[in-house]
Amino acid sequence: MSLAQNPGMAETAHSPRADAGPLARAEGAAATGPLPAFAPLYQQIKSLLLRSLQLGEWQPGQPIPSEMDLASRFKVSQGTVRKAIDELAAENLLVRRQGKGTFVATHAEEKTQYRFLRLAPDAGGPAQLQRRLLDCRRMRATAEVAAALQLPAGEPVVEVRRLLLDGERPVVLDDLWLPGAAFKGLDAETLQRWRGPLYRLFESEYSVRMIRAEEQIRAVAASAEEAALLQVAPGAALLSVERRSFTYGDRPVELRRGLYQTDRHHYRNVLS
Amino acid sequence: MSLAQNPGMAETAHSPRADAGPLARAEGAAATGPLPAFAPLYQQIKSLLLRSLQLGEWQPGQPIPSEMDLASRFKVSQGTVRKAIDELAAENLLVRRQGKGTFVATHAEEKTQYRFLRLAPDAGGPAQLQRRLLDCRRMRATAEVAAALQLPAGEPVVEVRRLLLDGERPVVLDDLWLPGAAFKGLDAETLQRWRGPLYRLFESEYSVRMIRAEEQIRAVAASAEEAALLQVAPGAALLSVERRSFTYGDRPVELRRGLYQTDRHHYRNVLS
DNA sequence: ACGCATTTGTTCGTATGTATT
DNA sequence: TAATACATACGAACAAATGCG
Repeated sequence: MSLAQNPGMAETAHSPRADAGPLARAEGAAATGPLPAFAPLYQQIKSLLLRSLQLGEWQPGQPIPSEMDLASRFKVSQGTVRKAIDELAAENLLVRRQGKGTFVATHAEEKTQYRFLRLAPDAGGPAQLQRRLLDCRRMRATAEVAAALQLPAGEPVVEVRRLLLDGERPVVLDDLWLPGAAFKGLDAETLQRWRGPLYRLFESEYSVRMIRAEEQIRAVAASAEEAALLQVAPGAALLSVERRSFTYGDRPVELRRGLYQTDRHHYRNVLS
Repeated sequence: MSLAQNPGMAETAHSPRADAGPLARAEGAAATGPLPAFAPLYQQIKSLLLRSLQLGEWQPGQPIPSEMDLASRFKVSQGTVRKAIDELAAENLLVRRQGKGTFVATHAEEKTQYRFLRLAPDAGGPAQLQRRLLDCRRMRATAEVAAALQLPAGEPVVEVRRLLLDGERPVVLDDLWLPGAAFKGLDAETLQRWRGPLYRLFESEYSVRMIRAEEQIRAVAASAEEAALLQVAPGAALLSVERRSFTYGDRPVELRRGLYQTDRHHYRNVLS
Protein backbone atom coordinates (compact mmCIF):
# COMPACT_ATOMS: atom_id res chain seq x y z
CA MET A 1 0.00 0.00 0.00
CA SER A 2 1.29 3.42 -0.85
CA LEU A 3 1.19 5.89 1.95
CA ALA A 4 1.62 8.97 -0.17
CA GLN A 5 -0.23 8.68 -3.42
CA ASN A 6 0.38 12.27 -4.26
CA PRO A 7 3.61 12.02 -6.24
CA GLY A 8 4.59 15.58 -5.54
CA MET A 9 4.39 15.17 -1.81
CA ALA A 10 8.06 15.26 -1.02
CA GLU A 11 8.51 18.56 -2.75
CA THR A 12 5.29 20.37 -2.17
CA ALA A 13 3.08 18.81 0.45
CA HIS A 14 4.68 18.45 3.85
CA SER A 15 1.34 18.77 5.53
CA PRO A 16 0.44 15.55 7.28
CA ARG A 17 -3.19 16.25 6.67
CA ALA A 18 -2.78 16.46 2.95
CA ASP A 19 -1.98 12.77 2.71
CA ALA A 20 -3.61 11.35 5.78
CA GLY A 21 -6.71 10.12 4.01
CA PRO A 22 -5.83 6.68 2.67
CA LEU A 23 -3.72 5.70 5.64
CA ALA A 24 -6.21 6.92 8.15
CA ARG A 25 -8.84 4.71 6.56
CA ALA A 26 -6.53 1.73 6.71
CA GLU A 27 -5.97 2.40 10.39
CA GLY A 28 -9.62 2.67 11.12
CA ALA A 29 -10.03 -0.92 10.02
CA ALA A 30 -7.28 -2.25 12.28
CA ALA A 31 -8.00 -4.23 15.40
CA THR A 32 -6.66 -1.47 17.57
CA GLY A 33 -9.84 0.43 16.98
CA PRO A 34 -10.60 3.65 15.16
CA LEU A 35 -7.86 6.22 15.24
CA PRO A 36 -8.06 9.94 14.77
CA ALA A 37 -8.56 10.53 11.08
CA PHE A 38 -5.67 12.96 10.88
CA ALA A 39 -2.34 12.45 12.52
CA PRO A 40 1.27 13.35 11.83
CA LEU A 41 2.97 11.10 9.34
CA TYR A 42 5.26 9.54 11.90
CA GLN A 43 2.26 8.64 14.03
CA GLN A 44 0.69 6.93 11.06
CA ILE A 45 3.93 5.05 10.44
CA LYS A 46 3.96 4.10 14.09
CA SER A 47 0.45 2.71 13.76
CA LEU A 48 1.49 0.70 10.73
CA LEU A 49 4.47 -0.73 12.57
CA LEU A 50 2.23 -1.53 15.53
CA ARG A 51 -0.15 -3.34 13.22
CA SER A 52 2.68 -5.44 11.78
CA LEU A 53 3.79 -6.31 15.30
CA GLN A 54 0.28 -7.23 16.30
CA LEU A 55 -0.19 -9.38 13.20
CA GLY A 56 3.06 -11.16 13.88
CA GLU A 57 4.77 -10.06 10.69
CA TRP A 58 7.93 -9.76 12.77
CA GLN A 59 8.47 -12.18 15.64
CA PRO A 60 9.84 -11.36 19.10
CA GLY A 61 13.61 -11.30 19.09
CA GLN A 62 13.75 -10.91 15.31
CA PRO A 63 14.86 -7.76 13.51
CA ILE A 64 12.40 -5.55 11.71
CA PRO A 65 13.42 -4.12 8.33
CA SER A 66 16.01 -1.37 8.38
CA GLU A 67 14.95 2.23 8.61
CA MET A 68 15.81 2.75 4.97
CA ASP A 69 13.75 -0.27 3.90
CA LEU A 70 10.78 0.92 5.90
CA ALA A 71 11.19 4.43 4.55
CA SER A 72 11.00 3.20 0.98
CA ARG A 73 8.16 0.83 1.80
CA PHE A 74 6.08 3.62 3.29
CA LYS A 75 7.34 6.27 0.88
CA VAL A 76 8.51 8.58 3.63
CA SER A 77 11.91 9.80 4.70
CA GLN A 78 14.18 7.79 6.93
CA GLY A 79 13.85 10.46 9.60
CA THR A 80 10.12 10.00 9.77
CA VAL A 81 10.47 6.24 10.19
CA ARG A 82 13.09 6.94 12.80
CA LYS A 83 10.76 9.06 14.87
CA ALA A 84 8.09 6.36 14.76
CA ILE A 85 10.59 3.73 15.86
CA ASP A 86 11.85 6.06 18.58
CA GLU A 87 8.44 6.09 20.19
CA LEU A 88 7.98 2.35 19.92
CA ALA A 89 11.41 1.85 21.45
CA ALA A 90 10.49 4.24 24.27
CA GLU A 91 7.45 2.04 24.92
CA ASN A 92 9.67 -1.04 25.08
CA LEU A 93 8.03 -2.63 22.05
CA LEU A 94 11.18 -2.41 19.95
CA VAL A 95 14.85 -2.48 20.87
CA ARG A 96 17.45 -0.61 18.85
CA ARG A 97 20.99 -1.93 18.55
CA GLN A 98 23.47 0.26 16.80
CA GLY A 99 25.12 -1.48 13.90
CA LYS A 100 22.79 -4.49 14.12
CA GLY A 101 19.27 -3.32 13.58
CA THR A 102 15.99 -2.81 15.39
CA PHE A 103 14.46 -5.85 17.05
CA VAL A 104 11.07 -6.83 18.35
CA ALA A 105 11.29 -6.78 22.13
CA THR A 106 11.13 -10.19 23.74
CA HIS A 107 10.91 -11.68 27.20
CA ALA A 108 13.37 -14.35 26.07
CA GLU A 109 16.56 -12.44 26.67
CA GLU A 110 16.03 -9.78 29.24
CA LYS A 111 18.92 -9.49 31.61
CA THR A 112 16.53 -8.54 34.32
CA GLN A 113 14.91 -11.95 34.53
CA TYR A 114 11.81 -10.28 35.83
CA ARG A 115 10.88 -7.20 33.94
CA PHE A 116 7.53 -7.00 35.69
CA LEU A 117 8.43 -8.27 39.15
CA ARG A 118 9.27 -5.27 41.29
CA LEU A 119 10.06 -7.21 44.43
CA ALA A 120 13.60 -6.71 45.69
CA PRO A 121 15.43 -8.06 48.74
CA ASP A 122 16.04 -5.47 51.45
CA ALA A 123 19.71 -6.46 51.45
CA GLY A 124 21.76 -7.69 48.57
CA GLY A 125 21.31 -7.76 44.84
CA PRO A 126 18.28 -8.58 42.71
CA ALA A 127 15.93 -11.34 43.74
CA GLN A 128 16.76 -14.89 42.72
CA LEU A 129 13.60 -16.84 43.28
CA GLN A 130 12.66 -20.48 42.79
CA ARG A 131 9.26 -21.43 41.44
CA ARG A 132 6.99 -24.10 42.90
CA LEU A 133 3.79 -24.94 41.07
CA LEU A 134 0.89 -25.58 43.41
CA ASP A 135 -2.06 -25.94 41.08
CA CYS A 136 -3.18 -25.57 37.50
CA ARG A 137 -6.71 -26.24 36.38
CA ARG A 138 -9.22 -25.26 33.74
CA MET A 139 -12.44 -23.71 34.90
CA ARG A 140 -15.15 -21.29 33.89
CA ALA A 141 -14.46 -17.65 34.54
CA THR A 142 -16.11 -16.13 37.56
CA ALA A 143 -17.78 -12.79 36.99
CA GLU A 144 -14.77 -10.98 38.41
CA VAL A 145 -12.22 -12.84 36.31
CA ALA A 146 -14.32 -12.52 33.17
CA ALA A 147 -14.67 -8.80 33.67
CA ALA A 148 -10.95 -8.33 34.19
CA LEU A 149 -10.10 -10.33 31.08
CA GLN A 150 -12.95 -8.80 29.07
CA LEU A 151 -14.48 -12.21 28.42
CA PRO A 152 -18.11 -13.33 28.56
CA ALA A 153 -18.94 -14.73 31.98
CA GLY A 154 -18.42 -18.48 32.15
CA GLU A 155 -15.76 -18.57 29.44
CA PRO A 156 -13.03 -21.18 29.93
CA VAL A 157 -9.97 -19.89 31.76
CA VAL A 158 -6.82 -21.43 33.14
CA GLU A 159 -6.21 -20.92 36.83
CA VAL A 160 -2.70 -21.26 38.18
CA ARG A 161 -1.36 -21.08 41.71
CA ARG A 162 2.31 -21.06 42.49
CA LEU A 163 4.89 -20.05 45.05
CA LEU A 164 8.09 -18.10 44.58
CA LEU A 165 10.75 -18.92 47.15
CA ASP A 166 13.94 -17.24 48.26
CA GLY A 167 15.87 -20.35 49.20
CA GLU A 168 13.62 -22.13 51.70
CA ARG A 169 11.53 -19.10 52.45
CA PRO A 170 8.26 -18.54 50.54
CA VAL A 171 8.05 -14.94 49.42
CA VAL A 172 5.29 -14.73 46.82
CA LEU A 173 2.01 -16.58 46.43
CA ASP A 174 0.69 -16.02 42.92
CA ASP A 175 -2.78 -16.78 41.63
CA LEU A 176 -3.29 -16.11 37.97
CA TRP A 177 -5.96 -16.51 35.36
CA LEU A 178 -5.53 -16.77 31.60
CA PRO A 179 -8.08 -16.93 28.77
CA GLY A 180 -8.46 -20.61 27.98
CA ALA A 181 -8.87 -20.06 24.25
CA ALA A 182 -5.50 -18.38 23.86
CA PHE A 183 -3.66 -20.93 25.98
CA LYS A 184 -4.76 -24.24 24.50
CA GLY A 185 -2.79 -27.12 25.89
CA LEU A 186 -1.41 -25.24 28.87
CA ASP A 187 -1.52 -27.59 31.84
CA ALA A 188 0.31 -28.48 35.02
CA GLU A 189 2.82 -30.65 33.21
CA THR A 190 3.70 -27.87 30.77
CA LEU A 191 4.31 -25.55 33.67
CA GLN A 192 6.27 -28.15 35.64
CA ARG A 193 8.59 -28.68 32.72
CA TRP A 194 9.11 -25.01 32.09
CA ARG A 195 12.23 -23.33 33.44
CA GLY A 196 12.11 -19.60 33.24
CA PRO A 197 9.67 -16.72 33.51
CA LEU A 198 6.05 -17.36 32.64
CA TYR A 199 5.92 -14.49 30.19
CA ARG A 200 8.67 -16.14 28.22
CA LEU A 201 6.59 -19.32 28.04
CA PHE A 202 3.52 -17.39 26.99
CA GLU A 203 5.45 -15.65 24.27
CA SER A 204 7.29 -18.64 22.84
CA GLU A 205 4.61 -21.31 23.14
CA TYR A 206 1.36 -19.40 22.87
CA SER A 207 2.34 -16.31 20.90
CA VAL A 208 0.96 -14.07 23.59
CA ARG A 209 3.26 -11.15 24.29
CA MET A 210 2.75 -9.06 27.40
CA ILE A 211 3.72 -5.50 26.73
CA ARG A 212 2.15 -3.55 29.56
CA ALA A 213 0.57 -4.11 32.94
CA GLU A 214 -1.41 -2.21 35.55
CA GLU A 215 -1.20 -3.01 39.22
CA GLN A 216 -3.33 -2.21 42.23
CA ILE A 217 -1.46 -2.62 45.47
CA ARG A 218 -2.94 -3.06 48.91
CA ALA A 219 -2.06 -4.29 52.36
CA VAL A 220 -4.17 -7.25 53.45
CA ALA A 221 -4.27 -9.74 56.30
CA ALA A 222 -3.27 -13.30 55.47
CA SER A 223 -6.05 -15.89 55.50
CA ALA A 224 -5.39 -19.20 57.19
CA GLU A 225 -4.64 -20.88 53.89
CA GLU A 226 -2.44 -18.08 52.60
CA ALA A 227 -0.59 -17.91 55.90
CA ALA A 228 0.16 -21.61 55.80
CA LEU A 229 1.52 -21.43 52.26
CA LEU A 230 3.68 -18.40 52.98
CA GLN A 231 4.69 -19.68 56.43
CA VAL A 232 3.49 -16.62 58.27
CA ALA A 233 1.00 -16.18 61.08
CA PRO A 234 -2.67 -15.99 60.11
CA GLY A 235 -3.65 -12.35 59.91
CA ALA A 236 -0.11 -11.23 59.15
CA ALA A 237 0.17 -8.19 56.89
CA LEU A 238 0.84 -9.07 53.26
CA LEU A 239 1.20 -6.99 50.14
CA SER A 240 -1.58 -7.74 47.67
CA VAL A 241 -0.57 -6.97 44.09
CA GLU A 242 -3.39 -7.30 41.60
CA ARG A 243 -2.09 -7.10 38.06
CA ARG A 244 -3.76 -6.95 34.68
CA SER A 245 -1.40 -7.59 31.79
CA PHE A 246 -2.09 -6.41 28.27
CA THR A 247 -0.91 -7.34 24.83
CA TYR A 248 -1.10 -5.33 21.61
CA GLY A 249 -4.23 -3.27 21.25
CA ASP A 250 -4.75 -3.03 25.01
CA ARG A 251 -6.27 -6.50 25.14
CA PRO A 252 -6.05 -7.93 28.67
CA VAL A 253 -4.54 -11.43 28.61
CA GLU A 254 -3.75 -12.12 32.21
CA LEU A 255 -5.15 -11.42 35.63
CA ARG A 256 -2.76 -12.07 38.47
CA ARG A 257 -3.01 -11.64 42.18
CA GLY A 258 0.23 -11.86 44.07
CA LEU A 259 0.62 -11.93 47.84
CA TYR A 260 4.07 -10.70 48.81
CA GLN A 261 5.74 -11.39 52.11
CA THR A 262 7.54 -8.11 52.76
CA ASP A 263 9.51 -8.79 55.92
CA ARG A 264 12.78 -9.16 54.05
CA HIS A 265 11.71 -7.85 50.65
CA HIS A 266 10.03 -4.75 49.36
CA TYR A 267 8.22 -3.57 46.27
CA ARG A 268 10.41 -1.03 44.52
CA ASN A 269 9.00 1.85 42.53
CA VAL A 270 10.41 4.93 40.87
CA LEU A 271 8.42 8.12 40.46
CA SER A 272 9.43 10.67 37.88
CA MET B 1 30.62 30.42 27.14
CA SER B 2 31.07 29.23 23.62
CA LEU B 3 30.55 25.57 23.10
CA ALA B 4 32.37 25.27 19.82
CA GLN B 5 35.46 27.34 19.74
CA ASN B 6 36.51 25.85 16.46
CA PRO B 7 34.96 28.34 14.05
CA GLY B 8 34.75 25.87 11.19
CA MET B 9 32.80 23.34 13.14
CA ALA B 10 29.41 23.81 11.61
CA GLU B 11 30.74 23.29 8.15
CA THR B 12 33.49 20.76 8.59
CA ALA B 13 33.45 18.97 11.91
CA HIS B 14 30.29 17.10 12.67
CA SER B 15 32.13 14.69 14.88
CA PRO B 16 30.96 15.14 18.47
CA ARG B 17 34.39 14.16 19.74
CA ALA B 18 36.14 16.83 17.76
CA ASP B 19 34.64 19.56 19.92
CA ALA B 20 33.96 17.83 23.19
CA GLY B 21 37.10 18.99 24.94
CA PRO B 22 36.27 22.42 26.32
CA LEU B 23 32.72 21.53 27.18
CA ALA B 24 33.68 18.31 28.86
CA ARG B 25 35.98 20.27 31.14
CA ALA B 26 33.23 22.70 31.96
CA GLU B 27 30.97 19.79 32.84
CA GLY B 28 33.54 18.17 35.03
CA ALA B 29 33.42 21.22 37.26
CA ALA B 30 29.64 21.14 37.64
CA ALA B 31 27.97 19.98 40.82
CA THR B 32 26.49 16.98 39.06
CA GLY B 33 29.87 15.34 39.21
CA PRO B 34 32.32 14.32 36.53
CA LEU B 35 30.81 13.31 33.24
CA PRO B 36 32.24 11.17 30.49
CA ALA B 37 34.83 13.25 28.73
CA PHE B 38 33.29 12.60 25.33
CA ALA B 39 29.61 12.67 24.60
CA PRO B 40 27.37 13.52 21.68
CA LEU B 41 26.78 17.21 21.19
CA TYR B 42 23.14 17.04 22.18
CA GLN B 43 24.12 15.34 25.43
CA GLN B 44 26.52 18.16 26.16
CA ILE B 45 23.79 20.67 25.43
CA LYS B 46 21.51 18.72 27.74
CA SER B 47 24.11 18.93 30.48
CA LEU B 48 24.41 22.67 29.97
CA LEU B 49 20.65 23.09 30.18
CA LEU B 50 20.60 20.94 33.29
CA ARG B 51 23.26 23.11 34.85
CA SER B 52 21.25 26.24 34.12
CA LEU B 53 18.22 24.62 35.72
CA GLN B 54 20.21 23.59 38.75
CA LEU B 55 21.72 27.05 39.13
CA GLY B 56 18.29 28.61 38.89
CA GLU B 57 19.00 30.60 35.75
CA TRP B 58 15.42 29.79 34.72
CA GLN B 59 12.78 29.50 37.43
CA PRO B 60 10.01 26.90 37.66
CA GLY B 61 7.04 27.88 35.54
CA GLN B 62 9.12 30.33 33.51
CA PRO B 63 10.04 29.82 29.84
CA ILE B 64 13.56 28.96 28.83
CA PRO B 65 14.96 30.69 25.73
CA SER B 66 13.58 29.55 22.39
CA GLU B 67 15.26 26.73 20.53
CA MET B 68 16.69 29.19 18.05
CA ASP B 69 18.12 31.37 20.82
CA LEU B 70 19.72 28.40 22.50
CA ALA B 71 21.06 27.15 19.19
CA SER B 72 22.80 30.43 18.54
CA ARG B 73 24.00 30.70 22.13
CA PHE B 74 25.60 27.26 21.96
CA LYS B 75 26.59 27.54 18.32
CA VAL B 76 24.79 24.38 17.32
CA SER B 77 21.83 23.71 15.09
CA GLN B 78 18.27 24.04 16.27
CA GLY B 79 17.78 20.30 15.80
CA THR B 80 20.55 19.51 18.26
CA VAL B 81 19.03 21.78 20.89
CA ARG B 82 15.73 20.17 20.14
CA LYS B 83 17.01 16.70 20.88
CA ALA B 84 18.48 17.85 24.19
CA ILE B 85 15.19 19.46 25.17
CA ASP B 86 13.33 16.34 24.06
CA GLU B 87 15.16 14.29 26.63
CA LEU B 88 14.69 16.81 29.40
CA ALA B 89 11.00 16.96 28.57
CA ALA B 90 10.83 13.16 28.66
CA GLU B 91 12.29 13.34 32.17
CA ASN B 92 9.63 15.85 33.19
CA LEU B 93 12.15 18.59 33.85
CA LEU B 94 10.86 20.76 31.01
CA VAL B 95 7.42 21.14 29.47
CA ARG B 96 6.97 22.03 25.81
CA ARG B 97 3.98 24.05 24.67
CA GLN B 98 3.50 24.51 20.99
CA GLY B 99 3.33 28.13 19.98
CA LYS B 100 4.29 29.33 23.47
CA GLY B 101 7.69 28.00 24.33
CA THR B 102 9.42 25.51 26.60
CA PHE B 103 8.94 25.94 30.34
CA VAL B 104 10.66 24.76 33.45
CA ALA B 105 8.42 22.12 35.00
CA THR B 106 6.73 23.19 38.20
CA HIS B 107 4.59 21.68 40.92
CA ALA B 108 2.58 24.88 40.91
CA GLU B 109 0.26 24.08 38.06
CA GLU B 110 -0.04 20.36 37.64
CA LYS B 111 -3.54 19.28 36.83
CA THR B 112 -2.97 16.15 38.76
CA GLN B 113 -2.70 17.81 42.13
CA TYR B 114 -0.52 14.97 43.26
CA ARG B 115 2.10 13.98 40.78
CA PHE B 116 3.80 11.73 43.29
CA LEU B 117 0.81 10.38 45.22
CA ARG B 118 -0.23 7.12 43.62
CA LEU B 119 -3.13 6.42 45.94
CA ALA B 120 -6.47 6.17 44.18
CA PRO B 121 -9.96 5.42 45.47
CA ASP B 122 -11.25 1.97 44.51
CA ALA B 123 -14.40 3.60 43.17
CA GLY B 124 -14.75 6.99 41.60
CA GLY B 125 -12.34 9.51 40.25
CA PRO B 126 -9.01 10.75 41.55
CA ALA B 127 -8.47 11.22 45.25
CA GLN B 128 -9.52 14.50 46.82
CA LEU B 129 -7.87 14.55 50.19
CA GLN B 130 -7.84 17.04 53.02
CA ARG B 131 -4.68 17.71 55.00
CA ARG B 132 -4.42 17.83 58.77
CA LEU B 133 -1.12 18.79 60.34
CA LEU B 134 -0.32 16.79 63.45
CA ASP B 135 3.19 17.88 64.29
CA CYS B 136 6.19 19.83 63.07
CA ARG B 137 9.40 20.09 65.01
CA ARG B 138 13.08 20.64 64.55
CA MET B 139 15.40 17.91 65.79
CA ARG B 140 18.73 16.27 65.12
CA ALA B 141 18.82 13.60 62.48
CA THR B 142 18.83 10.02 63.66
CA ALA B 143 21.37 7.77 62.00
CA GLU B 144 18.71 6.41 59.69
CA VAL B 145 17.37 9.80 58.63
CA ALA B 146 20.86 11.21 58.20
CA ALA B 147 21.86 8.30 55.99
CA ALA B 148 18.76 8.64 53.85
CA LEU B 149 19.30 12.39 53.40
CA GLN B 150 23.07 12.00 53.01
CA LEU B 151 23.70 14.29 55.96
CA PRO B 152 26.17 13.95 58.82
CA ALA B 153 24.55 12.25 61.79
CA GLY B 154 23.03 14.75 64.19
CA GLU B 155 22.43 17.42 61.57
CA PRO B 156 19.32 19.53 62.11
CA VAL B 157 16.25 18.25 60.32
CA VAL B 158 12.59 19.16 60.25
CA GLU B 159 10.19 16.38 61.19
CA VAL B 160 6.57 16.64 60.08
CA ARG B 161 3.62 14.41 60.78
CA ARG B 162 0.29 14.84 59.08
CA LEU B 163 -2.89 13.08 58.07
CA LEU B 164 -4.61 12.98 54.71
CA LEU B 165 -8.36 12.44 54.95
CA ASP B 166 -11.02 11.43 52.50
CA GLY B 167 -13.89 13.35 54.04
CA GLU B 168 -14.03 12.16 57.65
CA ARG B 169 -11.97 9.07 57.02
CA PRO B 170 -8.19 9.15 57.60
CA VAL B 171 -6.42 7.51 54.68
CA VAL B 172 -2.75 8.43 54.92
CA LEU B 173 -0.45 9.04 57.87
CA ASP B 174 2.68 10.77 56.64
CA ASP B 175 5.94 11.24 58.54
CA LEU B 176 8.56 13.22 56.72
CA TRP B 177 12.02 14.58 57.34
CA LEU B 178 13.69 17.50 55.59
CA PRO B 179 17.21 18.89 55.85
CA GLY B 180 16.98 21.78 58.30
CA ALA B 181 19.52 23.91 56.47
CA ALA B 182 17.55 23.97 53.24
CA PHE B 183 14.24 24.69 54.96
CA LYS B 184 15.05 27.61 57.23
CA GLY B 185 11.94 29.06 58.78
CA LEU B 186 9.69 26.12 58.00
CA ASP B 187 7.50 25.54 61.03
CA ALA B 188 4.04 24.42 62.05
CA GLU B 189 2.51 27.80 61.38
CA THR B 190 3.94 27.90 57.86
CA LEU B 191 2.45 24.51 57.18
CA GLN B 192 -0.88 25.39 58.78
CA ARG B 193 -1.23 28.42 56.58
CA TRP B 194 -0.28 26.59 53.43
CA ARG B 195 -3.02 25.38 51.12
CA GLY B 196 -1.80 23.00 48.48
CA PRO B 197 0.70 20.25 47.92
CA LEU B 198 3.87 20.30 50.00
CA TYR B 199 6.11 20.08 46.99
CA ARG B 200 4.61 23.30 45.74
CA LEU B 201 5.49 24.96 49.04
CA PHE B 202 9.00 23.59 48.94
CA GLU B 203 9.47 24.87 45.43
CA SER B 204 8.01 28.34 45.87
CA GLU B 205 9.23 29.17 49.38
CA TYR B 206 12.45 27.22 49.72
CA SER B 207 13.61 26.83 46.12
CA VAL B 208 13.79 23.08 46.50
CA ARG B 209 12.40 21.31 43.48
CA MET B 210 11.61 17.61 43.69
CA ILE B 211 12.18 15.97 40.36
CA ARG B 212 12.37 12.28 41.12
CA ALA B 213 11.56 9.84 43.91
CA GLU B 214 12.17 6.24 44.85
CA GLU B 215 9.75 4.23 46.94
CA GLN B 216 9.97 1.03 48.91
CA ILE B 217 6.58 -0.47 49.61
CA ARG B 218 5.70 -2.97 52.30
CA ALA B 219 2.75 -4.34 54.19
CA VAL B 220 2.98 -3.70 57.92
CA ALA B 221 0.81 -4.09 60.99
CA ALA B 222 -0.50 -0.89 62.56
CA SER B 223 0.98 0.06 65.91
CA ALA B 224 -1.39 1.24 68.62
CA GLU B 225 -0.58 4.87 67.92
CA GLU B 226 -0.83 4.51 64.16
CA ALA B 227 -4.06 2.59 64.47
CA ALA B 228 -5.61 5.31 66.59
CA LEU B 229 -4.64 8.03 64.14
CA LEU B 230 -5.91 6.11 61.14
CA GLN B 231 -8.98 4.83 62.99
CA VAL B 232 -8.27 1.19 62.34
CA ALA B 233 -7.76 -1.76 64.69
CA PRO B 234 -4.30 -2.18 66.15
CA GLY B 235 -2.41 -4.71 64.08
CA ALA B 236 -4.45 -3.97 60.98
CA ALA B 237 -2.59 -4.34 57.70
CA LEU B 238 -1.33 -1.03 56.32
CA LEU B 239 0.70 -0.11 53.28
CA SER B 240 4.06 1.37 54.24
CA VAL B 241 5.48 3.63 51.54
CA GLU B 242 8.99 4.84 52.22
CA ARG B 243 9.99 7.51 49.79
CA ARG B 244 13.23 9.33 49.09
CA SER B 245 12.82 12.43 46.92
CA PHE B 246 15.63 13.93 44.93
CA THR B 247 16.38 17.28 43.38
CA TYR B 248 18.87 18.14 40.64
CA GLY B 249 22.09 16.20 40.76
CA ASP B 250 20.45 13.27 42.57
CA ARG B 251 20.62 15.06 45.90
CA PRO B 252 18.10 13.60 48.36
CA VAL B 253 16.02 16.34 49.94
CA GLU B 254 13.20 14.48 51.61
CA LEU B 255 12.58 11.24 53.41
CA ARG B 256 8.95 10.33 53.80
CA ARG B 257 7.19 7.40 55.31
CA GLY B 258 3.52 7.08 54.49
CA LEU B 259 1.11 4.61 56.01
CA TYR B 260 -1.81 4.05 53.68
CA GLN B 261 -5.14 2.65 54.71
CA THR B 262 -6.03 0.50 51.69
CA ASP B 263 -9.52 -0.73 52.49
CA ARG B 264 -11.14 1.70 50.07
CA HIS B 265 -8.06 2.94 48.25
CA HIS B 266 -5.18 1.33 46.43
CA TYR B 267 -1.73 2.23 45.24
CA ARG B 268 -1.76 2.36 41.46
CA ASN B 269 1.21 1.47 39.36
CA VAL B 270 1.85 0.97 35.66
CA LEU B 271 4.50 -1.39 34.35
CA SER B 272 5.85 -1.01 30.88
C1' DA C 1 -11.95 40.37 13.56
C1' DC C 2 -7.83 39.86 11.05
C1' DG C 3 -3.26 39.44 10.06
C1' DC C 4 1.48 39.10 11.63
C1' DA C 5 5.34 37.50 14.30
C1' DT C 6 7.00 34.01 17.37
C1' DT C 7 7.61 29.32 18.89
C1' DT C 8 7.24 24.57 18.82
C1' DG C 9 5.93 20.49 15.70
C1' DT C 10 6.57 17.87 11.45
C1' DT C 11 9.02 16.39 7.32
C1' DC C 12 12.36 16.17 4.08
C1' DG C 13 17.18 15.81 2.52
C1' DT C 14 22.15 15.12 3.15
C1' DA C 15 26.44 13.98 5.27
C1' DT C 16 29.17 11.90 8.65
C1' DG C 17 30.16 9.03 12.89
C1' DT C 18 30.07 4.57 15.20
C1' DA C 19 29.12 -0.28 15.92
C1' DT C 20 28.50 -4.82 13.96
C1' DT C 21 29.26 -8.49 10.78
C1' DT D 1 38.33 -4.22 4.65
C1' DA D 2 33.83 -3.42 3.06
C1' DA D 3 28.97 -3.35 3.63
C1' DT D 4 25.16 -2.52 6.59
C1' DA D 5 22.47 -0.30 10.19
C1' DC D 6 21.68 2.76 13.66
C1' DA D 7 23.30 7.50 15.74
C1' DT D 8 24.41 12.23 15.31
C1' DA D 9 24.31 16.71 13.17
C1' DC D 10 23.31 20.10 9.92
C1' DG D 11 19.99 22.81 7.08
C1' DA D 12 15.56 24.07 5.07
C1' DA D 13 10.72 24.48 4.64
C1' DC D 14 6.11 24.39 6.08
C1' DA D 15 2.29 23.45 9.72
C1' DA D 16 -0.02 24.53 13.90
C1' DA D 17 -0.73 27.07 18.05
C1' DT D 18 -0.31 31.26 20.45
C1' DG D 19 -0.30 36.09 21.45
C1' DC D 20 -0.16 40.79 20.03
C1' DG D 21 -1.40 44.86 17.54
